[in-house]
Formats: sequence, C-alpha cells, structure tokens
Amino acid sequence: MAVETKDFYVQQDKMYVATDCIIFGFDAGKLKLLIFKRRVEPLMGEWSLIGSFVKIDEDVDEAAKRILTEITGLENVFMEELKTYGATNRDPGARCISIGQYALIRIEDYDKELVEKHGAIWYDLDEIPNLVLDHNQMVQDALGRLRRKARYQPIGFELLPEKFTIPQLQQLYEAIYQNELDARNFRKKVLSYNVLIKLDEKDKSSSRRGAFLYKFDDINYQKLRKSGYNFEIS
Amino acid sequence: MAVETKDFYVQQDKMYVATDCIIFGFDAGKLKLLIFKRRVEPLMGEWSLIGSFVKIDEDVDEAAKRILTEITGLENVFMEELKTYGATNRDPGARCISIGQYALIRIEDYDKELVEKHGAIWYDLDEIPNLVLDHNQMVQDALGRLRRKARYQPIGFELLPEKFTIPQLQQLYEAIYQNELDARNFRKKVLSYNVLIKLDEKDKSSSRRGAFLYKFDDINYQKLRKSGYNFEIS
DNA sequence: AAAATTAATGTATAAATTACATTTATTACC
DNA sequence: GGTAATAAATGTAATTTATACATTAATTTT
Repeated sequence: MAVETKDFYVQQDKMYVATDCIIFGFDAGKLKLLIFKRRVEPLMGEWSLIGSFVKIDEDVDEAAKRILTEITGLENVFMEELKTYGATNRDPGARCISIGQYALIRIEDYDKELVEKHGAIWYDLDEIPNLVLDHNQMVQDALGRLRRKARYQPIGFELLPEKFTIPQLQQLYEAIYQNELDARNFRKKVLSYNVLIKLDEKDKSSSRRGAFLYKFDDINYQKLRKSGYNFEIS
Repeated sequence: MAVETKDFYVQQDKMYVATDCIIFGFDAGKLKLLIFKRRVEPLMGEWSLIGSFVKIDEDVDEAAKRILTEITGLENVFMEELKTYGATNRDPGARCISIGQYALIRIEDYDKELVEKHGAIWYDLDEIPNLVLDHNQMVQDALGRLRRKARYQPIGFELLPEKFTIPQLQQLYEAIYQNELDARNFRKKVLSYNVLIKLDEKDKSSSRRGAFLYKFDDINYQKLRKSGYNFEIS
C-alpha cells in the first residue's frame, strides 16, 4: 500500500529510519543553531533541522556525518547521538523514526557558500522559529544535553576556534549556562586543570590591551582523565 | 529480494528496527543482569538480551515496555533509552538497527514463573557470558551510563525495595561504583538531602540490632530539584 | 548474663569554593 | 607625547564541603 503526500509516495507499512542533526555554533557571545528552510514537499518552506533517511548500506552515525558534510563542508566534527524520536505519530506522512544527533562546530570554519546553497541559516538559540515535526523538542533536548555535558567534559572547546582567549571561553560557558561567572574564579579553575597551553600571541579584537591566546592540550587532558579526574566547570 | 537464514526470511533491502532491553537488578549486594537463552533460530541456544522488533504501530519506548512486561510481568519500571546500535554489519542476517534501553527493576518484584518460562536468568554482572551480536557492548554501555547517572540522580532507588536500610543503600552504591564507602560519611551525605523518610520499622535480616527502614521521598526530591540542587553521591 | 554482631553517631582537618577590588597593558585621541 | 579609556590579569580571606577516623548502642543467640 502506498499513500501520496504531496509529491512523493511512501509505503504505509514500512518503517523509515532517518537522522536529524542539531548543529550548534558559537558566535559573538551567543549560541547559534543551524536550520534551514525546506525546499521540497512536504512542508516546503517550513523551518527544519537538517536530516536525511539512513541508507540501507550506511551506518546511522555515518548518515549524520554525511549530512553534516553535505551542508557545511566540514569533516571530523564533534557529533554525538542524542536520542531516538520514535513515536508512531511524530511524522504524519509515514512511520518514520529519527535518531537525533547533535554536533558542535567552529562557526568560522564552515563553508559559507555551501550553507547558503542549501538555504541554511544560523539562528540565535533564543530566537528559533517553529520547526517541523518534533524538531523543536530535539533542539531543547540537545541543549539540555549540551548543558549537562559541558559541566564535566571539555566539549566547549569544539565550539571555539583552535586559538581562543580565556575571556572568550568564559563567554561561551556563560552562554551555555545562562549565567554570569566571576572572571577570577573562572580563570583559576580552568587553569588549574593544566589543559590549556598559553601562546605568545594576543587577540586584540575586543580590548586595547589584548588577551593572550590559548590552545586546548589534548595530551594533558587524556592524562587528567586517566588519573581519574574530570574537567569540571560549574 | 529475500534471503533464507535458517528458519525465517528477511528482506535484504528492508531496514528493520528492533529494541533490546538491558535489565538490571540488585540482589545480595551484587548487580545482576537478566539475559536469556534464545529458543528460536537463528542463534538458538545463545545468550542474548531480551529484545524484539518494533511494530509498525508502536512507539519505540512502548516496544521496550511491552518486552519487559512480557518477560517479567512488571509495569511502571524505570527505563531509559541508552543509544542506537546502527552499524550496517551488526546483524549478519539483515539490516537491523536496535535501540538499546536499560531498565532498573526491583528484583523481588518480578514474576518468577514468567521469567522462567522465557528461559531468562539473572547473571552476576561480572560473570556475563558471551552474548549474541553487539549485546555485550550494550551491557558495557548501559553499565557506564548507570555509573555516571547514579552520581547525580537518585536512580539507585529503582533497584531497591520500596523500604530499604541505609546500609543496603550503601551496598548498592558500592556495587555500582566498585569501591568501598565510609559508612559515617555516606549516611551523613544521603541524609543531608532530606529525601529519605525514616520509618518506625527495622530490618533484622542482616544484624541482631536491626537497621531502620527508610522510604524515598519523591515530593522532597522534586523540591530539591526545583531549588536547583541535585542528589549527588560520589 | 555474656558474647557476638551490625547499626548508629561526632569531630577535627583538609580541600574546594566563593566573594570581592586593584593594577596592568595597550590604543585612541587630543 | 601625554592622557583617557578599556578590558585583561591577578590574590586573599571567609565559607562551605569533603575526608579521615573510633566508640557506643541495640538486639539476638547461647
């Protein structure tokens, strides 16, 4: 049996498997989400996360990577499964479960032409419009996950340029947690883990004095983890 | 196209969606896992988690609940999605993704006849045999999740009888974390959250003196959460 | 009544977190 | 060239939280 939904046919007795990407970025002190206006039916013109069906010969996480690369040109991006959205009624057109996966990208790195070509746009997280299906729920869930995870794992660095200043790092955490942090205590805390490498360069884009740039030290972070400690910022 | 695998046919071009349950219990100071010996082909006689295909008219989480009830007779059990197992090659018979879901049950409550009828058995976690497909990985992942989650959410109580003693609670945490805890500090800590109701009864099964029984106080726990605190045991 | 056994309790020390104000480096402007 | 403006960088004392550790209490069994 098949049923027409606008311009394509789906089998009503078939279970479809899709994946949707919740793509976060960080720019100008704000968390951003990459969404796009659907250019095909059904729901053409509506805002949506970026997703796709999982191909029969493709791992689920490969599917998400494929989508992310198609839209942003980026590879080797931090991406993690969020959860499955598996309600029977979540998609009115067909029985389709979707595996939500969230990604953290360095917003300066993505391919702007490619993104534009797909009709994708960065939105401030607090200005996300209505999205199709259960996509707003996915965004909320992903944000919750990001908030919890950022407390005990240094995933925030995935959202910053390779070189960043401590004030920028603090801004990021303030954006994630939605509250202000004390600059002295914050600096003391992050430096205490010994996972930041101080560079000789300064970033002068936001002050006359300039702030020293740092890099994340993955080797020392692995040592820290092995010794049973976590990178914890609260 | 269809391919025969022992006694049933699967379509090679069809994506199957299953769910598997990682069912934890706690008994005699040890964490246990409920597994069963498959009674049908393929892989008859092999140890396996308990799972099933997700029906076309069934939510994914409903499918897991259905399975759990079929095997244990239990309803209203703590159950949470773990992750999706979606590698193309995870199931040699067909393209089948599985959504792992872990459950915490009170081991005294389950229906023993029903469990036996299904050939299911409780195994000590450190004695789990080889399981079919990627099921051992699922168990490891679920255990990791349980360990992380138990640190900041009071899910441990799902594994204890409704009435429990503080030494029992401590034993549970020791089993989860695999290390010993100081009885004075542990008691001080859990009582500090004010989410345990002390009863007038004692449990004398493990000492002459007997230990007071407590109940978890969900109302106070909700208040605690609203005030921004967590139940944290480390 | 004595022995055996686990439950229950308190305190002092160390470690971590919090609150808080001044100086420094640099550029822009007069 | 000096002054104003601006964000970066720094230290300490007070409070809270975590840790280490030994004795007494309640009850049953013999």
